[in-house]
Amino acid sequence: MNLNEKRVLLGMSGGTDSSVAAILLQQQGYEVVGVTFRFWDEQQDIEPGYIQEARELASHLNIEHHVYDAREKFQTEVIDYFIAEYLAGHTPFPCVKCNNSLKWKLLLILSEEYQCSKISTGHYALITEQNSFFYITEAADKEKDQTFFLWGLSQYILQKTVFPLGNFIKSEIRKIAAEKGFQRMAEKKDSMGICFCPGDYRDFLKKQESVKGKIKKGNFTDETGNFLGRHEGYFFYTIGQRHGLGIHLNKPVFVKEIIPDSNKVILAPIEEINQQEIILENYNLINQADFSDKFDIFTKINYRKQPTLSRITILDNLHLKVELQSPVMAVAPGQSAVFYRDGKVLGGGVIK
RNA sequence: UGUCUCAUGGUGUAAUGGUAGCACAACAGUUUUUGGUUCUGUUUGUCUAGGUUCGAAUCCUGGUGAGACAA
Repeated sequence: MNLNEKRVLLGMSGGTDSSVAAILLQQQGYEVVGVTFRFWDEQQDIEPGYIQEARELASHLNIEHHVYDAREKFQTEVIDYFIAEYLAGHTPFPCVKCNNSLKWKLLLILSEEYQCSKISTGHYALITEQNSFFYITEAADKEKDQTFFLWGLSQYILQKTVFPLGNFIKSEIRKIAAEKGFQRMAEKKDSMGICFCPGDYRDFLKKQESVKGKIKKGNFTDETGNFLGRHEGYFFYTIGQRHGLGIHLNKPVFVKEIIPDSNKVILAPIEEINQQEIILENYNLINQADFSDKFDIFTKINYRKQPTLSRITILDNLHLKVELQSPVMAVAPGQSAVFYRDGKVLGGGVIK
């Protein structure tokens, strides 16, 4: 295959970040090819506005632009997964699932189709190379750092990936957009929430045909099985949840465990829901030599939480054990645990 | 039936005759490319009818209700 060294395929969402990424890549001398994925639309038949915005921007910057309709793949890889996970009593992480099983795979395939040697996105992250290994590395903007979502990318992908935003902070990115004359782009609000499920995920679940027949009220109990109240259906709750239980015990209680088989949700006071050992599955480690029997790895189980010093043990091809030096709360199956050291992502996995 | 104790938001409780406060829940906002967490704010109350007092959740009387003891 003949790939052009200076051609880069950039995922363009139509938002501020990926738009400025296009500008920065051009400044770095890349020939940018833009692709906008159509993952999910509120209205099926109308071309959504973000596609038009991306197309206009590409035209302004004089770059080649493609639209890729990935709606069917997104449905099976992300939305169906999302629903199945909740029905299994887990807490899905759709953004990680999308990155791992869809977005980057498509970027890779399309990059070859368009003869691009590099892949790029508007993520706030960096890539560093060390001992011939490529590591996702924390961005300069610690507030916006998105490395937590990218732990699953393979070496083959990382070696081809460029993150032009990693050395900038958000306000600088907005400034660049404004300076280049994209005022409206500069003022766009940050995206937030799950892209296919604006608002409360519970409302989304209630609308799904595959879920409707399964909504059954059940019992809240304490850890010893004592009845505490009634709930609306186990998959409307998530580990660590405190509010919205419709139950008052004169002290705060949190969801500790969800048992789909008996439609039971177990509640406990905060000190009972902390955990110091986590089992991960479907892990991805960049270099196993990074891991020792010492507590020298920082593990994050939420992208905004402080990392916790920990020790990682490989159990088998699928499973890892994470021992934490201090307990963390709301460890929910389906969520990600990500390992860091010196700002580098050493790997991660899905909480079992 | 007799004696005693108690009655404050949705729940649990605090306030010596002087601004009815706290916790939990609920609601709203904040934060956020996941869920949850956090943070901020808001709503809601003195069982009832009288009396004493400048002033009553607080003291007095009746009623209603709950609990304990007695039988």
